[in-house]
Amino acid sequence: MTRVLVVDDDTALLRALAINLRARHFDVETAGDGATALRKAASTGPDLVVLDLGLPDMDGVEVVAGLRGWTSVPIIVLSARDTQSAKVDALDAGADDYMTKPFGMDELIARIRAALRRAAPEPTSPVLVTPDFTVDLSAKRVTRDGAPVRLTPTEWHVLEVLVRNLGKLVTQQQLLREVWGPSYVEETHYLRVYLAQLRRKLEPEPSRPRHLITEPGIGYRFEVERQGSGRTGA
Amino acid sequence: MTRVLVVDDDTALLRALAINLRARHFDVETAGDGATALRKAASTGPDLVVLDLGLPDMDGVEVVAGLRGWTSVPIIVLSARDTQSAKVDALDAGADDYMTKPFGMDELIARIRAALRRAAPEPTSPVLVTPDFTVDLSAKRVTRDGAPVRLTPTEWHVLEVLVRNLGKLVTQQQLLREVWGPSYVEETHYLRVYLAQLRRKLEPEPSRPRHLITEPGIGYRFEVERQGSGRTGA
DNA sequence: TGTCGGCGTCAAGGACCCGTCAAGATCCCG
DNA sequence: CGGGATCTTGACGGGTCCTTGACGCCGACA
Repeated sequence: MTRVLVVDDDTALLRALAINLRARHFDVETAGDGATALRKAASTGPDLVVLDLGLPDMDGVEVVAGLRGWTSVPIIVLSARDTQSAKVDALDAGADDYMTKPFGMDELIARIRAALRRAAPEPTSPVLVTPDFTVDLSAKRVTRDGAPVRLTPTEWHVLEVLVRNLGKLVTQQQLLREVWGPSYVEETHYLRVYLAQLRRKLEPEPSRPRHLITEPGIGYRFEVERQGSGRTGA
Repeated sequence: MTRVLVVDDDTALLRALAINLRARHFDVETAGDGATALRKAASTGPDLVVLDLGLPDMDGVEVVAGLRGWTSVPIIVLSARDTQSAKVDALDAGADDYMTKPFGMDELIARIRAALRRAAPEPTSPVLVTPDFTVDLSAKRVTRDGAPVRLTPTEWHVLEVLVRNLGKLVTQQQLLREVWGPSYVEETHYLRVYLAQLRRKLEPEPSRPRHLITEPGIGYRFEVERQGSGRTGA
């Protein structure tokens, strides 16, 4: 489910936005000030941010800059200010869109759809190949030594999330929320069980995993062989 | 040079747009109707399209659909119509942005910049590079000499806060509140321990740190060398 | 020059987390 | 209604990480 972080100090508007977005089947997180917004964005990794510029603790443009320092998540800015310079500042800081309050809900939803559509194109090929096994995301198939590997639905779901975030660390909360739902973010035991099962089915040495890597206390990471120069080219 | 195709049946506005865009060093093509727009888009392959919806020969939304049939070039729509449904229709047809006439030239330019920025292929995540190690905030990964560095959750959190405030002084209270919570702002000893651990893992000479700098009595600062290093932002 | 506070370093204990196995509980399909 | 696969839950050993204390160094200051 698409995760949207909504940032606004107006609790009434915040609630209205959350209700409308949830009715459209978005997974909504909220924040009432800039510091909370930056913290929640870092911890939950949303797919899109709706950001009101008028925050109590810091300038909205600073929040945009703070996000842009580490993520390219789409940002749609809301503001009561209708001047050109305000819009130019926000957009040049890294915002993707700027809407002036009051705004129409349908238009906001449409702009959210447009922003997500732009961000959507996954350049990664649907099939991932490692020396030990291959994962075909579109066909939902895993092959090892040419033979298909039998995965349970939950096992596949966990693997899928990790592969979609290839090389990136996925926090335990992210995984649990994505696979089991928001109310299961505490059940870290599930992860241990299922990661162990996946490793037993996929890793050549399950006790010394090469791809399904644990980052103790944080989460898991799907590691791809990075042979040759570890160039992190721009 | 960035090529922009401007489509409008109002020749005066068309000329004004062309002049302004050329002054900003864009390479401008123009079209006065939908058929010409589609033909020119196909032949010249612009990097961005500015499209007035009010065209003499066909509906602007059809032009959007016609372009989206074969290209994902960013499209910024101009229109005199200010209704929500008009905006929703255009955006859902595949437009990237919608501006209501009359509009400010500076805002249009800013939205063009934003659209081009998004379209710019930047598959790699923003990374902080120093001569000694690299920090990938998005992937939560630290690399030194090409090999990943193992950080504990707390070590990573401290480093993350410092890197997010690149070059800026972070007070001890800020760090403690962010990483350990508001009730730990007195525990400055934690900082000494963890900064030492980070230096041991990251600095070439832990006793003479080049990046994790102490500001005695105040806090800490992440320092980057000016020469040859820097952020490759989004 | 002596004192004091802040900083860096090291080490140890205990809490916490991870991997593993296995036994119910539940779901799904025949 | 029955059986198998799958999911949940519990227990436990081993390892990691956080916390805490002790100590030396250095600069500020009297």
